[in-house]
Amino acid sequence: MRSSTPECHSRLVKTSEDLPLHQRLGAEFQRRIESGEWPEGRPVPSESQLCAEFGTSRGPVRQALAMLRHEGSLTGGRGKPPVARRTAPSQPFGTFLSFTQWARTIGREPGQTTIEVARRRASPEAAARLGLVEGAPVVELVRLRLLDDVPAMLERSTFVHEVGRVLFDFDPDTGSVYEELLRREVDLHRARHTIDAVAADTHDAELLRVAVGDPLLRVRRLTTSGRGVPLEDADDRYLPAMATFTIENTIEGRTVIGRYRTEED
Amino acid sequence: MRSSTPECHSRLVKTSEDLPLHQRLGAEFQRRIESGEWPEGRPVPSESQLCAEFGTSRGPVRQALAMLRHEGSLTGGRGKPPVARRTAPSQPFGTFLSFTQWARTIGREPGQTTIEVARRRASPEAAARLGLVEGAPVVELVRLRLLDDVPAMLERSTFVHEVGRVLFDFDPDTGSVYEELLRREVDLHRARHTIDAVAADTHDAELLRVAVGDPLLRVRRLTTSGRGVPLEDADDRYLPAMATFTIENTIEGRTVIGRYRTEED
DNA sequence: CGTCAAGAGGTGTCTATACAAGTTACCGTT
DNA sequence: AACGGTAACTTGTATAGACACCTCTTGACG
Repeated sequence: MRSSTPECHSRLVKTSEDLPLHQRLGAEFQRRIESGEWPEGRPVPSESQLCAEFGTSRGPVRQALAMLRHEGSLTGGRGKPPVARRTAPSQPFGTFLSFTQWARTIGREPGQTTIEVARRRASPEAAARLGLVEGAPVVELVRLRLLDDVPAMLERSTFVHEVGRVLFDFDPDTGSVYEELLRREVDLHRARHTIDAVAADTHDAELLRVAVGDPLLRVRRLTTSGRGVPLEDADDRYLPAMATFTIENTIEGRTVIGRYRTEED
Repeated sequence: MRSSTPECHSRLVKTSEDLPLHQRLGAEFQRRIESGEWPEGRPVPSESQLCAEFGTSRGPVRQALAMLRHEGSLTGGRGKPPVARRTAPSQPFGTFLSFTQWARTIGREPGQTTIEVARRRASPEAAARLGLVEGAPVVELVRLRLLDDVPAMLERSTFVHEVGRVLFDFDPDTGSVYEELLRREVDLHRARHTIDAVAADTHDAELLRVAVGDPLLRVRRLTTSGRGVPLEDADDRYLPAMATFTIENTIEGRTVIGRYRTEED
């Protein structure tokens, strides 16, 4: 037992009480912006006023403001007081990785029809991308993904065997493979999405109900663990009429990404 | 002239003129990581060592390290010294906006053939996106963009008149419109890229030398000023064999975007 | 009435110090 | 030899003060 920290973090209430000061300040400032207490487009209180209000020095206040500025919620500076700006948040990792979570965030009902789930030997291409020797066992999953019962995307995933084997205890028709993997504490940590366009082959065309040769938006995804070990290699083919990807970019370097339902315009 | 800091950082360190100290430090640290002077995976010098080396206090050093940490080039903390990690840098705003700059960063020679540059009245769609009244004057620019003299992308840009008029003093065959606009101090500040796939129409097919109906990777771009005023609405159609977009995403929220030459694999 | 200058107040930057909390290495004990 | 505790070092956090530079307002002057 330590002698110097007898009861500091022994209470139940350490939910937010125990966080560092600048984090508490940052959360409070963010709340004020989102709640409209600090109206959008209007200057927020000056640093010295905030210091006085919370009884701290400038350091934590500036650190909290810097965090919000980096997220794009605050602009301005150098003489003029910072200005609040409510922004479209970048879609979080889960929303971007999971078709199911994505569909729900845009207010659609996700669905899926499993075409195939099989344990087989890695093809040379998949083996190369997953960092396996050719012929190593992998699990392949092919599903047709639906938005409000309409075909939207054809998903071909190849999992390394250690990850994919949990799919045999799981019915991929019932929900999100991604959420199931997280429940099993699979360390999905980073994903690299490569976007291009391909023509539908006969298989794509039949399942997505388009003509052979029609353009599809393809997203190839390599998902890796925290230590960089590849876990999944996927090839998702979207109907362009159903989904688009957006990248928003400013000269200051802030980047916001999103996947959206295609708008009819 | 300061009396307390006579020659501490007057020597070689001020490589880039008059920037604030923490920015110079950050640039120097980044250089050391990229050059391998601080090997990947190995702990970097401690804060106190860096303070001693550059003759500064901990503040600027910590600010510089925080910047690199936010970009993902450094990990670690609290007790254990930070560790360098070489990462694919997020492509800066200019590289992402300018075909010319992008081509150079991937080591290709950019080229262009101007198909049309014309002042005309805004179509209803373009007017809506640019926030203009229908029929307002705009400048349309259509160019075929080349990589190493091979057609790669067909670019259709619509500029608001105030921005587009400078194009009449400028030969769009000679170089980057984007750089020219920056020279004229046009406030290009934010860009929103929407990515999908389309089939080549007869015009696309002829210029890009593909068959009608072949899949193209389309990027629609709305570029706005710092105050949110739309300046340019563009429709770029890439040959999928020539360019792809990537989005890299981690559970911690770090996002890296890039545009790359399609690899043959 | 317009214009320019001074001043007040704001943020950006830097220094110096102090303590808390985590990590590592070493050394003595068992 | 294995174990455990301590000491040294590291980063995280917070305070206080100082000055530079920018912005906006105000007021004096032409």
